[in-house]
Amino acid sequence: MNKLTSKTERTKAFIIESTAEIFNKKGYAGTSLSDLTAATGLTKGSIYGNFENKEEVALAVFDYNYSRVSKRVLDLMDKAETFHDKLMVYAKVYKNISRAPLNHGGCPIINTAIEADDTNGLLKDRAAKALLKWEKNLTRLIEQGIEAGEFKTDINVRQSALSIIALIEGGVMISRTTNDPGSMEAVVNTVEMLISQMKK
Amino acid sequence: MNKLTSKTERTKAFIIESTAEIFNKKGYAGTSLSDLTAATGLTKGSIYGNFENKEEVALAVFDYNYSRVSKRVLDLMDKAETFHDKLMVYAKVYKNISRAPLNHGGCPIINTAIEADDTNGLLKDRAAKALLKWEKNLTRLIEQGIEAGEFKTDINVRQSALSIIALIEGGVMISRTTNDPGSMEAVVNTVEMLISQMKK
DNA sequence: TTAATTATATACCGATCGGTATATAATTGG
DNA sequence: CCAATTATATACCGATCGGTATATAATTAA
Repeated sequence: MNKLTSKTERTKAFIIESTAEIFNKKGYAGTSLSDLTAATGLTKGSIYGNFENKEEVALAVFDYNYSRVSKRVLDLMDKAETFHDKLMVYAKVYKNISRAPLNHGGCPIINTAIEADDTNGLLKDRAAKALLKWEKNLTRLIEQGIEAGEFKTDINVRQSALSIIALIEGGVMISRTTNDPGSMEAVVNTVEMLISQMKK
Repeated sequence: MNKLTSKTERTKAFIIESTAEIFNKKGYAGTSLSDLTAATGLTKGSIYGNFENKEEVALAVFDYNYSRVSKRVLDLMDKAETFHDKLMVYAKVYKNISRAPLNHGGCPIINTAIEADDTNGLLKDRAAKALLKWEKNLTRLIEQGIEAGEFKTDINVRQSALSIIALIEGGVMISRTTNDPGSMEAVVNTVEMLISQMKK
């Protein structure tokens, strides 16, 4: 085979991309097979030829949605010079996620976490892994900042990392629910403050 | 009529109390009419004799779930002496919400907010009103603390209030998703720190 | 206690749910 | 270009969805 991607791979990707926003907005239970056929123009037969069932589509869609925000973070982080600026990249990316009308249903991590925590173990696991990876990244950045002499040595690293995540996700939830971008900005100011307090 | 409550009122309350946990765990879309009949032992005819439709049950259930956590906050707040302690009541109550296995699906505000923000205007409004009321209460407590001379005068009140809410709700989400009560405790420590920083 | 009212159960509605067998159409490696 | 393979559409499955008409049972005010 000469092509870089097979038909299956391309169709799978097409289904995932076409339904990514629907799943993120309506959730797993709220998204029906007919939503998927309507969004893709494909039939059920075609979708079930490429995925085992609805759950498998939802899992692939979560991976896709998560990889998108993850990529945006990593791209911006590369350009940041100081560890302070690198830490603030998360806030910048998620500030945009909550700003209407360019968002696509909000943050896939919190959306999936809240729906799945009592209903779907596989989706819950995906959200949990994303949160733990995020925490690990923050932890690493803070520790590197300490080693580089940019931050104080007596920082509670885990507490700082988790609080940054909680502030950002909580801020997204508040600003989206109350339709107020200003509340996200207020919360991000506290993230900025927490990071500033880490500096020597 | 001599009784304090009519049959309708009692049955409505029974339906609400019997299904409160189901709606909070499975969400609006994920909860079916047969879930409601199974939980109550009543038939569809009976449920539809007391409520217009599923949405009306869900709205009443949200009000019930919200009033329960709200009541717990207000009860504990009465006993708190300082404004610092009053502010910390929120953290205490929500810390318990996320601690397995005694929870009933987590915080109804974030659960409803995340599911409804792109799918159901009425439920979204309920969640938004709850968040705004919470913000208002925090704002009032901080301002009273300033007036009483307990807190500094240069506090960004709105930012502090929103950050406390974001930390708590974000912390609930993280700890429930990762099955780690410790992460909630870490985040609550930051809430405590924010409140301590307000003190003179 | 009775008559009017109200609540509940039964049985049913069309629509949609997630999923599948099969026939046809398109892609693929040789 | 052809034969084997793979993907897609059509048509269908039983189950369940949210909701309702109606008959019966329980509650209510007098």
